[in-house]
Amino acid sequence: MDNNHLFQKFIAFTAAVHQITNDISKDVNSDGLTPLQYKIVEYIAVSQPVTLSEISDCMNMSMPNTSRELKKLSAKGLCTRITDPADRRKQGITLSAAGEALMSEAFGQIAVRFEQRIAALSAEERKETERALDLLQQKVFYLS
Amino acid sequence: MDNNHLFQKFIAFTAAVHQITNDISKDVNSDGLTPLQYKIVEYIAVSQPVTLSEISDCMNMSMPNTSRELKKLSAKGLCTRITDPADRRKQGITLSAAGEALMSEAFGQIAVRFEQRIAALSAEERKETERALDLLQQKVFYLS
DNA sequence: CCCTTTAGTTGTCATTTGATAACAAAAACA
DNA sequence: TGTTTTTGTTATCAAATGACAACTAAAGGG
Repeated sequence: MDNNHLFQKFIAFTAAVHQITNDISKDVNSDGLTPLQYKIVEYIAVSQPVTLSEISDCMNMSMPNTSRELKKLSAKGLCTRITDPADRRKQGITLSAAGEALMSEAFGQIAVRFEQRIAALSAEERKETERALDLLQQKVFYLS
Repeated sequence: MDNNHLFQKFIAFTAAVHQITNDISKDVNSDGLTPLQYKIVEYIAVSQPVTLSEISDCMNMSMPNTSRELKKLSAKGLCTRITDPADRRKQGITLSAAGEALMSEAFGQIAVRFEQRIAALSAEERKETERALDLLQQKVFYLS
């Protein structure tokens, strides 16, 4: 019972996560990437290799628009497309060296702010935090 | 040591949260609200009453643009502005009855999908989940 | 009282993003 | 083989969003 209670917490929690991550990754994208383009690069970084359709699905954008944005990212030299030899309609998209460099630069900045945020936590608290992250990712925020 | 390990988990976790919440609240906004407008209404719902400056800060948008969007929301009858008698430059912004109705409709839909997602969890697991949400919100995703 | 700061408004323009139609090529299938 | 489905592309138009300048009004501070 009282699932509603849990739901309230879920809402408050996700709102907080969005707010904090927005704040923490604000201004990280110094380069000439639009917000959408940055999100795509981030997605590729985490899930590579991906296909255009996967990006389209996961990011909720139409194939034409996905294709357009990816073309721009390729033009900027941030990602590489390799035609799948098994199915030549598909392209495996990965980050190029420049793309990886960009993301590790970005992650570096984010890491610093993350460290500041958890600076006060004891070793024990960090372990608890890690367990909590694992648990939630497994039970609630699993990718279906 | 191994804070880097924790950071990796943080990145993976926030990516998952974004993906899942995007997915779960996709198509929820049936009305004539743009994505940005929906986010603003959601923010007001959670934090009301708020001022224009607060929205501007938290959502990372300029005052002129915030003002413009809020004017549209007011025109749609979704929110109310009350001039603060103590400082007549400020406005306390809250949701109108229509705004509340819209949000509770939206939250209702989200709740259904959330329930589906956690349907398999036992009572014990739900308690653990709740504790994990509390812990993370307190230690990591606190609003500074 | 003047000066500065804070809070918000209005208008305008450029860029980004979303939506749709029409297309091509490879694969799957009957 | 011919047809359909999947995967992606190109082009075009409309709408949403971002950026900036110029402005008003209230508050605060000397």
